[in-house]
Amino acid sequence: MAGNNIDFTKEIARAVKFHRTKSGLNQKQLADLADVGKTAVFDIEKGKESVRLNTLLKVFKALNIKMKLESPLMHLMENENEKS
Amino acid sequence: MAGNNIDFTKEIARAVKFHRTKSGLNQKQLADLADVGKTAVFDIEKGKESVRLNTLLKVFKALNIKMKLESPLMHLMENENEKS
DNA sequence: AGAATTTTACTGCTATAGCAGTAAGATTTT
DNA sequence: AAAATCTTACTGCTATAGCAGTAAAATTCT
Repeated sequence: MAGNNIDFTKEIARAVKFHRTKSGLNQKQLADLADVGKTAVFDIEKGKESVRLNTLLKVFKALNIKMKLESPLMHLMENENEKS
Repeated sequence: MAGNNIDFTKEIARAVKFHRTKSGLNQKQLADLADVGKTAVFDIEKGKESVRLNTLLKVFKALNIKMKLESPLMHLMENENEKS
């Protein structure tokens, strides 16, 4: 089921709209700033799940939003100084 | 410039590969588990920037990786009980 | 070493993301 | 209320993501 993913894209949608309006931008202005089309901004704010990552990241960058990865074993990843 | 985005997709690539191998899965097994094609897993682990968000999230879900949004004003977003 | 497995890389194909226009609604401003 | 601005929604179009299949490297196992 895609439930979780839908939730996350809805969270993205809310965050983008919130940050955009707080920045005093309309959708077209954000689109130009992020170097994407207005349709992309509109779709993201609609919670479209199939948006491409690079498109989303361009919008995030324009709004100073960062993405972070989290998992139980994530912290183990930094130490890759292993050998046999 | 896409530098930051490339960095982030590389981070994603590393995280996916790390979690997949820690889970004892090969690319095809993860693909089946996540209900995506093997090409998608391969591309993600190559750091492809233009992967679609829903595809990425399916893989993340299979690996128990979560994404989080961060920004200076993010915390203001919860309180939306405003009026004129 | 060879055999088995896994990853990388390519193919042709279908579905769709993203684009610029355009226009209709909705909202805000004067 | 009318005018201006902004958002939503649609169009036709091009580029490409993702698919299964195949095969060649690379890796791992015996």
